[in-house]
Amino acid sequence: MQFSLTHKDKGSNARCGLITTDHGMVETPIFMPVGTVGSVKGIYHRDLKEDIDAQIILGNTYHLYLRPGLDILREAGGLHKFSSWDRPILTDSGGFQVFSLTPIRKLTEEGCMFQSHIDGSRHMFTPENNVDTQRIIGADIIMALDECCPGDADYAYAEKSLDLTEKWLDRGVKHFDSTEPLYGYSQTFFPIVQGCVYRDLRTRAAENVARYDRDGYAIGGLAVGEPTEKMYEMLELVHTILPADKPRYLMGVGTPANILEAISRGVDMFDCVMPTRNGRNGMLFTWEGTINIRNKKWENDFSPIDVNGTSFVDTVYSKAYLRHLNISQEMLAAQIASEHNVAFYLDLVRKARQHIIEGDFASWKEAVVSKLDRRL
RNA sequence: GUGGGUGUAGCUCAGUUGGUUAGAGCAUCGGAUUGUGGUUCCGAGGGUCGUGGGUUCGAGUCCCAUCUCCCACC
Repeated sequence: MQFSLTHKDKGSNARCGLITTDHGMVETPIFMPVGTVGSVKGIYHRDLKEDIDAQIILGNTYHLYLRPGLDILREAGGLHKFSSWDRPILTDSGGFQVFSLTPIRKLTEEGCMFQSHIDGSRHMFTPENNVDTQRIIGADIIMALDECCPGDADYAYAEKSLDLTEKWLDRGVKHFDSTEPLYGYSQTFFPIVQGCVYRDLRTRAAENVARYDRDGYAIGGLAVGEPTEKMYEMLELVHTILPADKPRYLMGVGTPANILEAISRGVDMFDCVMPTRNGRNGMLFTWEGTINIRNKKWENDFSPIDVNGTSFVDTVYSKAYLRHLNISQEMLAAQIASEHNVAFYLDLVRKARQHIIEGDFASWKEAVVSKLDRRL
């Protein structure tokens, strides 16, 4: 994987770049739709490419390991072939899922033990077998196994957690560098900066990951319960340490406003479940603010979903019809809302790139960001 | 016609030997959701307890009448 910076904004730390992988190029800043089990829920690949123009999507090691399992993925020739997605894929290691959705888990120096949410069976991720698993999935970008420390953790816990993440990182890097890709194209490995909201821990974590000289670096453990201002503060701090010529990936973030604020602080890559999950629950993101399509006021609003939207669904379907579908729990409601929202998120970063290239990103961001959080 | 049962929120129902402001689930209406379990969580509105009498300090609860619907029998 290569990364080249192409443009820098004049009034902020925002920048544009180009990631090159064996599955094609990715323009940054970029939003990566989340495709947990190998699909961006409710959206055809055709639409993802032609209507939305997603340049890279996420897969999830935890979910794919449990279903369909490694044997099937290996036999299929990796997730790209299995799912017929020929653009880049990044896989999350599953550290976050172990933290967020298995009540029974045990972290030890060796790795993390967890129980499947599907059948309760017990499993163990180690830094080594987790790399092997992502090799088998065939991700273009492999993430380190880490512990996602809660945003409200006390210092002692955060420090202990970072100790573990750093030990796991060292083993993960070594294992990655001593193994080969399975399917004939190259893979790369991103470390993750943890350290919760503590400046000295984040500093230590950023300095530590930078020593490994990788193709890119992720920032994790943010937007997990800490105040938003703390998240921005941590980004500013970490960016003074991470190499400026490598992409920076802010994991799991966030709202459209979060994304623009993070871009202005130098983040290049994002992923978030919001456009799809919130879409399934009736929330639409627009340049004028968010819409809860379930609200009664849309009942007889026959105007298009979003006159400023870039997706075909925005003008084909009306708000009243989408509300009806949502209230009726029709799966088409989830599909339309997801398609609109993912298209909006990609339009958001596309416009951000344009304004960085034109050099007026900072003033543009100030003008639009206050509208994004409004509720219509 | 006779006997039995039933009637409480929009729907399905719970309500102790009669005792504060009659509850739940679903539905409705709002809100939340940040490295996805097609979720989950939080809040709100909504009832002259079929109707009319009676007993009682006090009735959704007991008594009488009446109406509704269901079942059985003639």
